[in-house]
Amino acid sequence: MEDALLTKDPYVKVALNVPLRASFDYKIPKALAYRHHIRPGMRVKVPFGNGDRQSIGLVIETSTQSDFSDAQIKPLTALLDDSPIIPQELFDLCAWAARYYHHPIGEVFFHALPTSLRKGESADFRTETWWFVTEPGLQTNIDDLKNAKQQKAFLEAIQQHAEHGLSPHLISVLELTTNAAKGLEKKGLVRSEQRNLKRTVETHAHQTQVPPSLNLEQAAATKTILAMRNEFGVALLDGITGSGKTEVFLRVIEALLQEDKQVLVMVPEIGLTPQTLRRFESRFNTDIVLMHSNMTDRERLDAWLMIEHGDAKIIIGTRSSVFIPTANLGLIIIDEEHDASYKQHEGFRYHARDMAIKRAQGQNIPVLLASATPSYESLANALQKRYLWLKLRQRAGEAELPQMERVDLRGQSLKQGFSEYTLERMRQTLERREQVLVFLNRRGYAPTLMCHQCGWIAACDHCDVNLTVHKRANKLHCHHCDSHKPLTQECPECHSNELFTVGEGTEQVEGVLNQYFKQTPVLRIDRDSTQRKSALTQITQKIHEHDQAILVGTQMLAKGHHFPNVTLVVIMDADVGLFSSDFRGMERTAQLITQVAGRAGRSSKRGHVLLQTYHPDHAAIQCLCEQGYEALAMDGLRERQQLALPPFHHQVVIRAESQQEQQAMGLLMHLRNELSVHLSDDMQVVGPYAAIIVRKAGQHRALLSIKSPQRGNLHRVIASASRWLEQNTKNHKIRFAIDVDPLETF
DNA sequence: AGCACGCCGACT
DNA sequence: GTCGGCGTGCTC
Repeated sequence: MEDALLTKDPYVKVALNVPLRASFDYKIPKALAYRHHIRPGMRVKVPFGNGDRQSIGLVIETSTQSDFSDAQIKPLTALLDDSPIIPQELFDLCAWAARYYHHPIGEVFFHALPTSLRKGESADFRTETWWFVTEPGLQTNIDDLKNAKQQKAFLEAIQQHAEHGLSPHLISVLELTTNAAKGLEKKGLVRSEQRNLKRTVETHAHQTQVPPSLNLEQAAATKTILAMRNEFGVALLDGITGSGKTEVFLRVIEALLQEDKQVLVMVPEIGLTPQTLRRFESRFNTDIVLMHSNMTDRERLDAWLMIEHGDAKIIIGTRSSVFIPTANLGLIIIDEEHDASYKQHEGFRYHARDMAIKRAQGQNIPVLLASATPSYESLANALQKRYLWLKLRQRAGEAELPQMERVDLRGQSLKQGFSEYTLERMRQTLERREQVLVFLNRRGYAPTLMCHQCGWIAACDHCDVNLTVHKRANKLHCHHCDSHKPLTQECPECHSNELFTVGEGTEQVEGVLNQYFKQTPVLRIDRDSTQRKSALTQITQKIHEHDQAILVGTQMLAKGHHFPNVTLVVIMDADVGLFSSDFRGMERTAQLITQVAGRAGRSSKRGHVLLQTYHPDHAAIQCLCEQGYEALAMDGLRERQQLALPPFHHQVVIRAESQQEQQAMGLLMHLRNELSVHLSDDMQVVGPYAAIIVRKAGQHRALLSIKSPQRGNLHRVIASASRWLEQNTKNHKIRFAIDVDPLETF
């Protein structure tokens, strides 16, 4: 009989959703082993910890041995899946990610699952109860059912729907009760059936859009990408705004759909505009599945299953969709690949773009990275010929590139941040019945509230930052920890009532422009003005209704929206990022400015961009205006190489935070000493140093940075660091995080 | 993470 | 006397 055991190994190693860099061993009960073949990627229910607490775990492997004594090992409680819910290639991807990001393996696996599967629910489509009339039911006269009013109504309805039956939806529309159905079922007049529901899918009957013809560059790019489609490879589609990147996507997707392959399209967190979706919808007859944060658990699971079963061909999703299992994936597209929202900023700090590339390598399929402003990382890879570099430098149609002009603010008298020249140019644009876009990456009314008498400044109680004034909400708001207080009229220190604001935010600029341009609608687009669900659609609708309008907004304006009548873009403060303490400051600013500038003049009218600056002769500003983003990026990359910075050196940052002021710093100092024996000469350790905002949400934060030209060495050091940290932070007072390839180093 | 155990203060 | 505060340590 022993041979009949399907799972021969007596032990199983299980990953649990806990922040521990370990797996846990359990015994496989004989009865289970006779019936089921336990394999990696299946879920199990196991006892964990004291008491009778049960947890859901994922099988990593079965094993003949364990480092624990037989007495210590508990038997698993139940097997939850008949087949692995994570296919081999994704299992391998998660295992790799846990090693690469030095993150607990259980948390990585559970991050890859939709919430309902994390909780142990079955990996099946939602079922609905449908009701059908039986042969006797069809023969029955309604009036034979004497007092049963409800049953009469139900039988009458179901007789009329004899062929297709009654769905839950129809039952509620016809105001019938399932109670009546159950009564009739007992009499044998109706029967029920459980039906799988495959919803949340956007189905479209017709292809409505006639594909526009491609220009030479687009056609060449499409051809090149299609030539790569049968093996792993990365292409960087580096196309200026308006060059028609999306059209290239659509052509490539079209070709892959014909081979019955699936395509995963990743977009930044708020990058999924209705415009983009409509464009996909109107182009393809196939099912498009969206994965976004506003879905319920059930909707997510259904979408996940549709994708895993291969029913959904096009998947559009944010960061976490890189973990969705697929039946027949043929390509991954990463739109706006430079966008920082692809990196998770807490917990499991993975970069979805890099994960996508690793995944594609494992599945031997191509990846398409697209951006008008590629990240320096991707540009470096393109320069080193690791990625294929496809440039689109022409605007599709007749549109011309906007002209960039610097506005020297030195010695000028400003009106709430605007120079006289800028206002005059705005006036002229509006007179031509065209629209103006004003970009200011600062929400609220003003960044500072100050007392004229004593110099008091409104500061957050939990963070080392000033509070931002929000006049409309009548609040002082902390943009770092989200706390707020009422806006006071009186100084809490000296009780004078001479409080005044310093600096401008979008809310103030909106008000000022309303006064200057009384005839023109001024529309604000930022997180505050678009909080309500349909607000953004309403605002964009208004923009399209009026020919004359001023749009004021933050970086939300840079993401994907198309405003065809905007011909003038005003960058209020081009100097942010020029003197940033973060080495990525310039890259970020250049991307933002270029993206916002790209909003200007996308139709037949030429666009103009005004950059207000106090440093018109600064090399970076000059380069960006005269030669554009790519030239600036090439300078930036040379500088990064000279200074041994990423992407030429690899970096890992270890963060620590504690309630008590010196604890986080102390921990990292101790760690640095411990690591000193492991460090090789080519490694560069900086810190520990205090974070720029030392105290955030009541936590004091310190960092330790380690760089090396060799990934291997760096990983060995980080592995010992993570072991040491786990051993030495067992009291929950200090928390630590390992950030591999960090985007922020302060 | 989640939970139990344990050692101290302020309650019926 | 004990209820509950959270500091500490453990989970196969």
